[in-house]
Amino acid sequence: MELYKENQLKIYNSLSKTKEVFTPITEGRVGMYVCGPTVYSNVHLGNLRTFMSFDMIFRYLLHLGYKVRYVRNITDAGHLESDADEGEDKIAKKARLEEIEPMEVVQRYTVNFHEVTKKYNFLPPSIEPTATGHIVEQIEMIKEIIEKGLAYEVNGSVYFDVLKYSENNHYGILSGRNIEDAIHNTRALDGQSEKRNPQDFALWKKADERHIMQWPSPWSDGFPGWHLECSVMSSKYLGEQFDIHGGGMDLKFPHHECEIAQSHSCSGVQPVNYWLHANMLLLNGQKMAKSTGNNILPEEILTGENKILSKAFGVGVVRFFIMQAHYRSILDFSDEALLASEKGFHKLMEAMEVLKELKVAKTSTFNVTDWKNKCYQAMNDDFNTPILIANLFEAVKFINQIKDDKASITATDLELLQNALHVFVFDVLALVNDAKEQSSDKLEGAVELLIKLRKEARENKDWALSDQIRDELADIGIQLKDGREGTTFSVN
RNA sequence: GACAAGAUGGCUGAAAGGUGAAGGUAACGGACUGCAAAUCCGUUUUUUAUGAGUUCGAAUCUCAUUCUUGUCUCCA
Repeated sequence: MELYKENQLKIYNSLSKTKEVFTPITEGRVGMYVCGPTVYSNVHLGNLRTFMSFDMIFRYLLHLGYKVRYVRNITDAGHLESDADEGEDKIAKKARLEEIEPMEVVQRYTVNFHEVTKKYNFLPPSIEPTATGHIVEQIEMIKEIIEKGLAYEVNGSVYFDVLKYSENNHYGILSGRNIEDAIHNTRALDGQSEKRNPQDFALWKKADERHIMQWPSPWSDGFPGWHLECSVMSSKYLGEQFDIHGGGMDLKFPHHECEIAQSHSCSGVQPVNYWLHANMLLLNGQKMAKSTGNNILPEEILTGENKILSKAFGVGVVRFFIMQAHYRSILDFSDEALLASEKGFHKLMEAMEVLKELKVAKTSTFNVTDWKNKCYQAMNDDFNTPILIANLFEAVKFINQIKDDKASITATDLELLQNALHVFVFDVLALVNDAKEQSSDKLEGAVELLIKLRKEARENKDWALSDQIRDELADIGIQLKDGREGTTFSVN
């Protein structure tokens, strides 16, 4: 029997602002759309946190036995710069500055994005569509919205008529914004804009001659508005109504609000059942953003090449650090916090190694079944990974106690424990034991030899030599650990 | 100015009315050890930004104040 049948998953829905029992439209199947990166620069750690949160959610849904179609787009066109109506396409602007082709920029940063997600042990999405690959569909959707009377053309550009839409629909349903108030406050000032109303947003923008990225359309040679691509691609691959739509908190308004308006205009139904928003990662108390320069790149953490870091950190440490906070909470990034996570992460990984060689007994002094249920309860409660991790450390303590003969476990329980830990640590949280990967048979042989030499030195009470071996190994990141059964080592 | 989220111990971060406020990290003491580290045991904030209120009972609900973050708008 599939696990989802015995686990009642609850998800916090941004639309209703409450935790709701998750019931997919089609039993056993989940359609999930997540707003992907805009590929005009390298993804920073803040971007990565959002995608990592949804990677974890994707993984847990898969673990529960759902067949998931996970669509995460690549925005490679149409992202209007800032909030300025006369803004140019972000991709095109970067291209002009660097004097290269727009698609070259797109290619470079798409490759970078894929490299980073691979390094950080992300599962690839089922479909990764691009905006430029769906210009035809976007034009079709604009036509449809115009036909419904909810968009209008001015000088070759097409705008969504928010006022008209809100006559019969609730614009602001997701973000909690009140459109009447907004219009009231801004009615006095009109002028240079060609829009009927300041709240209207572009579906199609006419491009000027210097604008490199442009496509023909019935209205002008131009490019699509940013919000349109997600409406088009989600409905194309997941249908007019689908289960989960995710993205960063900062996309709630206007992006997701506009998306709902566009999709709803065409289909007449609410496009998404569960809206999920991952919270921001803060650096120096500020949102990380490429536009302000307040950011750190995922690659820089792995090499330590950033002024706020005291050293390099592994992929597993970063994932662990991020998973220690709930995805809906703001998370503060700092060197100190990462150092603390590293210690905890190594402790967990050590226990995973110890787990492989535990001796079994006739009785268990720990209720493994109860413990496992607690882990599932944590995940079923809106993917509460911090609680899950707290539970994992309960198991770590137990494992170490067994090693010290202060606790015992039966063969059946041991298997249960091993399987459950493997699922949560490696399948769901997708932690990577970096240290273990750095180690090799040859290294192991060499260190074992040094351990043997040190043992002889200690037997001869040659403390100087034994400490030299220990300390110099420690300097290069190999830690010796003297236990009752002899000396073992770990690579940090 | 509007809307939204939040303010928890040295750091990080859970817990959404019910006895001792999770977990990681840090610090201190003990066991172990030649000494450390690792591991195990114990201790550390009488307390949840501040001030009121509701309640038999609040970190959790209400109000006010201060501050932080995000988004929008306006101005430039």
